[in-house]
Amino acid sequence: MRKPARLADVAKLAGVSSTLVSRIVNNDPTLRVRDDTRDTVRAAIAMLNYTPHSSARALRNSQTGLLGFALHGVNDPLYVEMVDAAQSEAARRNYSVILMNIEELADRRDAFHEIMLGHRVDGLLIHGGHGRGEAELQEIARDVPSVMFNADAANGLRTVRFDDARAAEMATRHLIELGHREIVFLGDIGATSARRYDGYRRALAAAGLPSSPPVVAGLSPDETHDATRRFLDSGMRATAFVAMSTTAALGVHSGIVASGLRIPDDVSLISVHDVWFARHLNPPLSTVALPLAQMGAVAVSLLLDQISDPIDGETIIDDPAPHLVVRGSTAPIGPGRS
Amino acid sequence: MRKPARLADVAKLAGVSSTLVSRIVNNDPTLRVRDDTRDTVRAAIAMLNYTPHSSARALRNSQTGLLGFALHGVNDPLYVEMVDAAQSEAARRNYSVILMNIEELADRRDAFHEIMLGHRVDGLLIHGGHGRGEAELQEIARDVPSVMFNADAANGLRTVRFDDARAAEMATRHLIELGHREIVFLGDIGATSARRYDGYRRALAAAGLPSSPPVVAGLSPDETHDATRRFLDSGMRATAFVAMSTTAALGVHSGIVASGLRIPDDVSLISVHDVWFARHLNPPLSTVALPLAQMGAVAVSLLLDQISDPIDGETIIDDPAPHLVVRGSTAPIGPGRS
DNA sequence: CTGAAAGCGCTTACAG
DNA sequence: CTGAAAGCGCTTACAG
Repeated sequence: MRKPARLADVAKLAGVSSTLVSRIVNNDPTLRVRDDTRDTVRAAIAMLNYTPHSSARALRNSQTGLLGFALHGVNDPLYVEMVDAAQSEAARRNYSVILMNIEELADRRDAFHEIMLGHRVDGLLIHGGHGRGEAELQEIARDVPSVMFNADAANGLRTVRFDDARAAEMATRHLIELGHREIVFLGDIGATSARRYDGYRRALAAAGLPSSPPVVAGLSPDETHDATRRFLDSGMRATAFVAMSTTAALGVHSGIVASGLRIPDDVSLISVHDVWFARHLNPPLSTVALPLAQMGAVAVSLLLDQISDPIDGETIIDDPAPHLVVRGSTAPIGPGRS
Repeated sequence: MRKPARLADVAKLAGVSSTLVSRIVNNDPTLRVRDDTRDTVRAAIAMLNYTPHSSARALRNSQTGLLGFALHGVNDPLYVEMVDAAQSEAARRNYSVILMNIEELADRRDAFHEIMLGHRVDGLLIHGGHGRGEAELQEIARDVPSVMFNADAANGLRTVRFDDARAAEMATRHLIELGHREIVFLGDIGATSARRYDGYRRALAAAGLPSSPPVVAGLSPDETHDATRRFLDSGMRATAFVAMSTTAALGVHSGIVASGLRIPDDVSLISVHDVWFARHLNPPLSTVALPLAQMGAVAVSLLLDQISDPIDGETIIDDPAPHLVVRGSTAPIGPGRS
């Protein structure tokens, strides 16, 4: 690859100033220029295959065109769906997304500040709501253009979340309508889980039923698998589970099976979220679908607004609205357990 | 956030030149400086919370510290595991990873060249081996520092892949040893699938068994689900399937179940790769594990070498070596089907 | 309608 | 052991 052309090369070839080329390249609306001059410049650009040097632009405009997306480990399909949508929306608006690992960053205490002070990105998408290091994250989020996922609304924070309580309430109500009375909620620590647990309680209360304390199990299938087995093996009674996420539900699913119980004959299972693998489980998983992709796209959009014009507040992603997807993992309470 | 300090601010505060500060910040090994001068500068840096402006550096050094990772849709856990590892390895070496969508880029024919000519990234990780647009990708890969996944070795290309034939051979041999004789391979188009199909054939040939043509089904669970149902409903015989990836296997799994057959009683199933969800299926999925994370990390490492010192060639990721993980989806051929 | 020139913040050959 | 100055490639206020 030979040395790429610079603005000055184009200007020289076209016989005009760099100023003019720059304004043409950037479609400066205030520019009045003769059509044939413009054509000459265009031709020179094409001939030299000119592409603006992004670092030079970034330096001059103090804008990188980069957004940082900080996650607790990328390896959850819930996140992936959001990241994917965020990347697409960003690309549409001529931004790129950099992946950052919250854990790695937390290791070096001031890595986040370095990123911002060093003008590495124009803004940050931060995945919150899962308890760990939440305070530090919020502190950072207040300092820089950012959108924070799943955090509770707070001053100086731009947040985005689902109507978590409603989603969990819908899931729980579905089980109640199937005749279940002993329903257990499985979540983790953090604000998201707390909101969903509230929805679970609300549904039970509306039906005049008692709620159990949440099983705090983490979010990974391996963790929820173990928690489910422990719960079941300890002889505690439940005819149905509400899992706080589809990934969590996967472990509950395998945990129930490993305990020798059948889904849905012995135990029903439903999760909040709906991810691509849910329909492929055996039996397929019932869910309350939440628009994860929308969340990623909206967050990018809010972040871009935020960069030009700082503003805080909470956005609830509610379009499309949560809806129940009934598959094979929920059924009327069986005669053996009623 | 107030305006961040610049190099000149530090120099002024410390009462030295920018040159000196720069060389201290960058740990210039040729620098001889009095200890107390160095301490003064260090103190000034700390006091002003100085962090180098990354765009200015990028412009000056013609290096962005950014690596592009171009994928066919990020939404496959196989990729995610690689991306995750790539991100970590890059971070360890002070690089960041930008996500790029091959499909989106292909839309604008010269988007890739724009990225490279525009110095957006220092190098490219390109996910190949799946047939579509392979020729264009290779053309690009030849032009810029890059590492290409899963492509067949070719002149001017730096490639990285698994020993695909061996992995598929191990999977197939496992089925043969269980007594299966009618074994079908499920793959997609592209070089990766072709190599795995070869391994499948090799195992069958070694046992003196005939091989069937591959079922070409795509890679997503929805696609392989449909292909499996079509295959089974058409009355074609098979007592076992080898799926080219774990994600593909998920759809085969649900397709078999949806056809009313039992795993492993009626049909055994094994996949190449081993991903986090495999152990949570019902029954759990047998696999031949391949080191996906290693692949991501090694690719980054090769790419970084590649940037300073262009070189082509093929690297086979073989550490840890592929190994059989027997779970519940494979069993000796049953009496009903023998 | 068009151009000369300053400056974004850094690094580095060169001079002392 | 330390500094003045040029230059990376761009944009934009200013002048004409």
